[in-house]
Amino acid sequence: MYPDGVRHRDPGTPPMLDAAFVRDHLDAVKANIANRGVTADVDAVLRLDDERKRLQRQADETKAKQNQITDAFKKATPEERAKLKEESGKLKEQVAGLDALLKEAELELRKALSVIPNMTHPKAPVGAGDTANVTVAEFGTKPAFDFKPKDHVELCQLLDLADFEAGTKVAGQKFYFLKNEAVLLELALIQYAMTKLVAKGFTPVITPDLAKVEILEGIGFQPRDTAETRQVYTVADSDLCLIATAEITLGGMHADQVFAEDDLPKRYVGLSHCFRTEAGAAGRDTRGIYRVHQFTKVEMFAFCTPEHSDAIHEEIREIEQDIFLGLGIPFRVIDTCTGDLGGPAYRKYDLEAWMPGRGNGGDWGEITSTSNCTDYQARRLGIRYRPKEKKGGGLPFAHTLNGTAVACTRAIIAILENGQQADGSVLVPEVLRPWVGKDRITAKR
RNA sequence: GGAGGGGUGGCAGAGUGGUCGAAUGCGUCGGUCUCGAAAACCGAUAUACCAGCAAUGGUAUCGAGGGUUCGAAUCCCUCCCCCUCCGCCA
Repeated sequence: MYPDGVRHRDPGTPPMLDAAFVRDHLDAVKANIANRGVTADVDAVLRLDDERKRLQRQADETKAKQNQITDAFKKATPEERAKLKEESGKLKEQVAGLDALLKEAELELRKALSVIPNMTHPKAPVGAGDTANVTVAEFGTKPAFDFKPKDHVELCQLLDLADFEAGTKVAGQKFYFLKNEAVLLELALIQYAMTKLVAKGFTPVITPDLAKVEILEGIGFQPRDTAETRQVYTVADSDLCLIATAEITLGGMHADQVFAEDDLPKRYVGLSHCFRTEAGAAGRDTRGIYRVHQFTKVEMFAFCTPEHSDAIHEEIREIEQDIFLGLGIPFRVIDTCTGDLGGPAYRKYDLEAWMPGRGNGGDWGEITSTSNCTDYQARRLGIRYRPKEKKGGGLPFAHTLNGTAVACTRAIIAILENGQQADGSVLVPEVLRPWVGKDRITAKR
């Protein structure tokens, strides 16, 4: 327990190194913070780190004295022993005081460090907000309709694919029941993605849908934010949260572990439900299943050595492209700019599908996202590896990457809106037909 | 949920108050031997933080936290986790 009454991960380990990095790259860290448009007090980090070191030195020296007394005790005469006991008692009090101060200093430092974002890939576009995002590629052709395309909400109603009213009745706004072919589509998408990824050597897992606060924090979420800004649901009377993505559980899976270098890279594909409060998104995308509190997602995650993370990031992006090319959905690839990167991400690509029913006459909508988080998450979760060739002290941190294989709701929107026909039916993507069991979704009578 | 057993280094496993950061075995790395390999033999092999250019030194860690003690892997308390058996259950 810490002075704030909250349990944190072992303070003796990982994030402390961050301070050394900040110290050594002061200008770069400050520039990065500016590029990302966040506020973080770098100087406070240095100040708190100095304070922590000072206290640690003091505490260590006092403990060393105590140990000397213990050593002297054996050969001491009874009179000397009485004296040593007294002296040790005094030192004990000092140590207790210093340790308390040290813990507090570590906590303060941790807080200051926690708001410093990851460094940024040199090729990531620089810009505020999402204004400087760069479209790096576009795939497929937008469908040319000779009729006015419907949006997915209308299609769901006409084809009886979802029940939003029942969702609201049972669980509230932004919950939904999938029905009929939408259910089969979701299951088919899972199968399709899983099959593809297993073939590529990813280890399939089904993860818990809940995770501990400390794991969320390690991944870079802020479950302790106020209810107004918190992105995840917390479970009352517990230290658990509903996960917002399997990235959380997949990353946490190897927390506090040391990989052998030969075991890396490790690639996982995880299936989970995802729960999001959508705090701060009030009023946006209120229709249909675009922005909902619960959805199903197949997520990729990789642990690797630092020299491989750039390549694996590209690999994951290509898999995402491959998945949506296979579904026949037109999409574009965005290289996310500094102002739009999350704290943990070093670089991030988003895939945006063309959604003919979105906005006025169609618009792009995010369907996947892949981030290279370098060692940001690994530091917080204590994920290291043992290098084949020992080079000096310390075990290096692994790099972590994540990427959406399929977020079912968004994929379903893209499938329905792009596959719709003049007669109101929807063509099922060929790759999904074996699981859906039909070529076309038509209205029920 | 009930009863019992247990959590020690990469793994296995000893250790019940100081001589223990910790025997031994396996694994790994280096060496000897060999044309090469295996075997055998010799040696090395936890992590983090602090000080130092470094050599090195200091501190902490035997599931977590607290306590007793000059001194705790070892004794006491609380919590967590794992295993076995029983009960319950999709």
